[in-house]
Amino acid sequence: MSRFYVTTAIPYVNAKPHIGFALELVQADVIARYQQIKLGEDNVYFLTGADENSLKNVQAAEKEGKSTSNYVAEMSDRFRTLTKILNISNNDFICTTEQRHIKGAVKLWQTCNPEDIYKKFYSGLYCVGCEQYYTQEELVEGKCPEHKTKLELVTEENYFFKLSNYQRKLEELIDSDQLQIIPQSRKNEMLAFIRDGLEDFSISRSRQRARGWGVPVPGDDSQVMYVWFDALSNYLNALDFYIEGELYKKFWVGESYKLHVIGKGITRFHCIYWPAMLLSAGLPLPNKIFVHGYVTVDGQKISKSLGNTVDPFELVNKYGAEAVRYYLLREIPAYDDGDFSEQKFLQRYESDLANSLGNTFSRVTNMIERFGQGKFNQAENINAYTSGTAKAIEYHLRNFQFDKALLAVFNLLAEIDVEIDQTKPWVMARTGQIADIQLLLDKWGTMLLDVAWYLKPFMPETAIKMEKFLRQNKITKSQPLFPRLNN
RNA sequence: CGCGGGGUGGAGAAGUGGCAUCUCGCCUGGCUCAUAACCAGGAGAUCGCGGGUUCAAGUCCCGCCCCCGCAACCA
Repeated sequence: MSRFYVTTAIPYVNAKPHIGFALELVQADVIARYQQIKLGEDNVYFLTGADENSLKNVQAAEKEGKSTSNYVAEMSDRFRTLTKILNISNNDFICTTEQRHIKGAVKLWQTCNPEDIYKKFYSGLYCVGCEQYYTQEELVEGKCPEHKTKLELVTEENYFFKLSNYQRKLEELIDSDQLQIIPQSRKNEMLAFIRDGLEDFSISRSRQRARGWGVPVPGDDSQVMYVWFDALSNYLNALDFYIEGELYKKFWVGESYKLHVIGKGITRFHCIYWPAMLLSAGLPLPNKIFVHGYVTVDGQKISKSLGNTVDPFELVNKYGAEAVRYYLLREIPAYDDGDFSEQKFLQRYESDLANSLGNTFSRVTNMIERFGQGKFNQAENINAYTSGTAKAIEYHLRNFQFDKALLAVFNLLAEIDVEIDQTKPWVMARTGQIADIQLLLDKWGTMLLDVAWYLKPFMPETAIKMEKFLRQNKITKSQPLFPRLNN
């Protein structure tokens, strides 16, 4: 593996970004930064973006009394700003109303095996209020669960994709991990879904039902693409798929490891529909799909009606990007839902960032100033004291267990604290054991440089701050890295 | 009988037959280099419930209760 392509999902922009998408950005960013260090920045491409074509966006714009195009541009910008304030290292941010995307989506449609796309009448129970079809099971007393109105039986001719052609192939790819799905529980879920029998799915809507918003089907202006068909192709389109540009050659068809980071709600689209579309078009598949859970707030699902949404902008303003990144990575488990609460956040901040990391850094730099004349000698062997940590991080990141990787780093800080307590340099100073103290300072200084190095993908600003400080000619006691919050 | 995952001190988790572990919080003591930080010790768990196998069960088997995903054209 010499090149690495990592993507987040592109959220539809019918509302402000919430803490859940911040989680996905931060997780993908750690992977991207880790690979940037390993492979070099030129060999990593990190994409995120926004889905502007969803019908939900049209409905949201209407509610706000704005034109759809103005509305989505404005909302996409907020998502773009979120990547900035969280210090996300993405190379690109794609919006699905851009020409490169539209042309790419059309090209993918045209590249699919023509036998896989066919026209068929679809009829279903349609709610005018929701502008969507419901299945019989979703109804409440035979009525729309949202509007409690009776549904109309609507029939429409759409294009369909012959997913059934790929049932066996998909099962084999997923079962054998050629298309690896992490965690295992999601993989099992997808295999069960496939084995249950795949039905063809519709990949277009009438222009009228789509309100004229979306990517027109090539050669048929009466239809626009089903939003998922065009949305998924963003992963190709950002690489200039429509002209098969350099990036496309380098990061999709070339020898490149391709990873999608997604939330659990869209597993099927990424693990089944998307690979099937690529198979039909004869294009390479992604290697790996990591499915994370959702962020709950105070133990409850995020919901607008409950009013418990957490605004990542406010959080970053108040506590800084580094602390928010740390919380999301450390507190939210890799494979399940995790909880956000202000109380837990403050607790993490105090115990991990202020006490463990910040305080240990302060006490060591202070001792270097006091007992070592502001100097320490870095060990010549890389990872002289921490080789196990590097391996642990590598292992945990391969499985996206960011919490465990961080725990491995923080264990080093505990090691330093214990050794300081055992050796008591301030006592040694009284008995004039200056040379012995220096050896300890050399070790601890080296270990803190290692900690900084390991933290780079997780908390890049903090890592740089620590490094700069430790590489001064004459080290003085540092200002707190993470000051206490109250009093 | 749709498919799958889970229930372990106050919270979150680890633990595939052999002394119940880790992180946070709580209590006590110690230390004074440090951001009231740090170190040591401690309290706190009938391992969802009932039965079974075994010298030995959180772990294996059977039954029950509860929670959470998925269950196809909203994204």
